[in-house]
Parts: sequence; structure tokens; C-alpha cells
Amino acid sequence: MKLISQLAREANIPIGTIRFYEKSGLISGMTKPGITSNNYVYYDDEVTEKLRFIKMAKAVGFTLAEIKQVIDAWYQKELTKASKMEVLNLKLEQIDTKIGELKAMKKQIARCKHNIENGLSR
Amino acid sequence: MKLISQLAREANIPIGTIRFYEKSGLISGMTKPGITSNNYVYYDDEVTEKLRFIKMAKAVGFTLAEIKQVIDAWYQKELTKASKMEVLNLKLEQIDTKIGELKAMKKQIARCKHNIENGLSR
DNA sequence: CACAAGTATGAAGTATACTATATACTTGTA
DNA sequence: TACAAGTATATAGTATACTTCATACTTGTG
Repeated sequence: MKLISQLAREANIPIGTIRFYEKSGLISGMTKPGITSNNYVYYDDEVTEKLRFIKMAKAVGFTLAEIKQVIDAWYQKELTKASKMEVLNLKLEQIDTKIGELKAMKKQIARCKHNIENGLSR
Repeated sequence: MKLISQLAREANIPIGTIRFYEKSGLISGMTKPGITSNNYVYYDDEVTEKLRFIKMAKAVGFTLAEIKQVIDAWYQKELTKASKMEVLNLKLEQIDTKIGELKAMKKQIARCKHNIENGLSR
């Protein structure tokens, strides 16, 4: 159980971004039941995990809306087993497509490098 | 040599987006030397190739600025061989990082699917 | 107990990547 | 030759994903 600054440090994500993600429904912390003097929000390790996932997914071009779908399928949210599976299977397909695109790009860039090394125009 | 609407059809990219890419310096067409009655812009197959690359690169999370760097390294642009190689090698590294992230996501989602199938909370 | 540092909230501002609109000119077809 | 369809240009608007700012309250340390 940590406060936002510690979470930000651990995940290496700005506090503002974390607050934005929380407002967007991707993550959520909780206020401590006993405490009434403030409304500080506490986060557990599940949130750290989610942030790690968000970071990776963003890095490969998924939108926050898409990421939210996966996180919702992941961490319950009154969804049926079938609809969760649908979301996850679609993502797996999209991931394979992206891997294919990355491999195609690798080949193209390797060819380009080869051409440059040999002084060809293209 | 094709006009913008044909290029848009071939690449399956909206005309407006193509114009935006041209304004952003990612692609460029040319007016026909002999013609003075209009300023229609013609595009060759190199542009189609570039658009294909842009599409892939965008799909895996590269920004237009990053893509422009690669295209510039690719298609000359008064850059030294060394600086081109630097750009391309960096991209190859980033591509491998992204492939790694995608594989990690695959594993995580597969694990998640397994849990859902077995009725586990996570 | 002063006060720097941390926290919450809301609203406005920014960057990227389009997308739409308005205007005006050009071309091809009936 | 009328006129729909295509093209160019500039400007404004939109969506996403933050980022900054202002305000106000809370907490921990000397």
C-alpha cells in the first residue's frame, strides 16, 4: 500500500499521468477506511502491475481505450467469461500482426542499410 | 505517376491524410514540368512504398517525427552515411525492444486467459 | 508550531495526428 | 458548353494523451 508519489517512483511514470490514468478508469486506488482527516489514495501492487502493462502496450501503439478493455477483461468488472475471452483473443491477434509488421520493418531497414553500405541509391 | 486520389485508393489512406503527410515532409510528389494550366501533383511508386512503411511504423507506435527520420535516412537528403546508419541502427534496436514487449504481453495475456478458464481471480 | 513537502481537485493549456470546411480553379463527359 | 467530379490551399476543428497551473488542505520535521 503506497501513496501516489511512491507509485510514480516505482513505475517511473509522472504523478500527473497516473492521476490521468485513474480518471480514465485504467487504474484505481482506495482511501483507507479508518482515516477521515484526509482523502489520500493508496495503491497496491496490482496497480504497479497494471502500469507496467500500460507502458508496454502504449509503446507498441495500443490506445488507452484498447488497453482499458484488456485491463477490464483481466481484472473482472462484471463481464462474462466469453466477452473477456473475445477481448483477449482479439488482442493476441493484433499483437501477432504487430510482430509481423515489426519483422517486415526489420527486413526493409536491413535492406536499406545494405544499400547505403554499397553506395546504391535505394 | 498518379494523382492523389489514385494514390489514396492504392494505399488505402484518406486524401486529407496524404496531404497532411506531404505538408509534414514525409512524402512529396511533383508537378509535371510541361503543364502550366494547373498545379496538380503527381506521385510515383516510391511514394506508395513510403506510405506502406508509414502505415506499418505507425501501427507499432512510432511517431511521424521518428518515421520521418527513417525515411530521410532511407531516401538520401544530404545526410552522411554515418548519420543514416545511426538512425537506422537505433530504429532496429527499438524494433527489437518492441518485439520483446509484444512477446511479454502475449505471455501475460495467455496467463490471464488460463486463469479465466480456470475461474481464478487473477 | 512554523513551514516545506505531499496530496486532491478542477480547469486550462499543449503536442500529435489527423479531419472537416470553405473557396477557387481545372478537367472530363454528356 | 454545362456541370459533376477532381485538385489545391488555407484555416479551423477534433480526438487522444498528456502537462501545467491554481487553489486548498494535510502531514512530517526541526
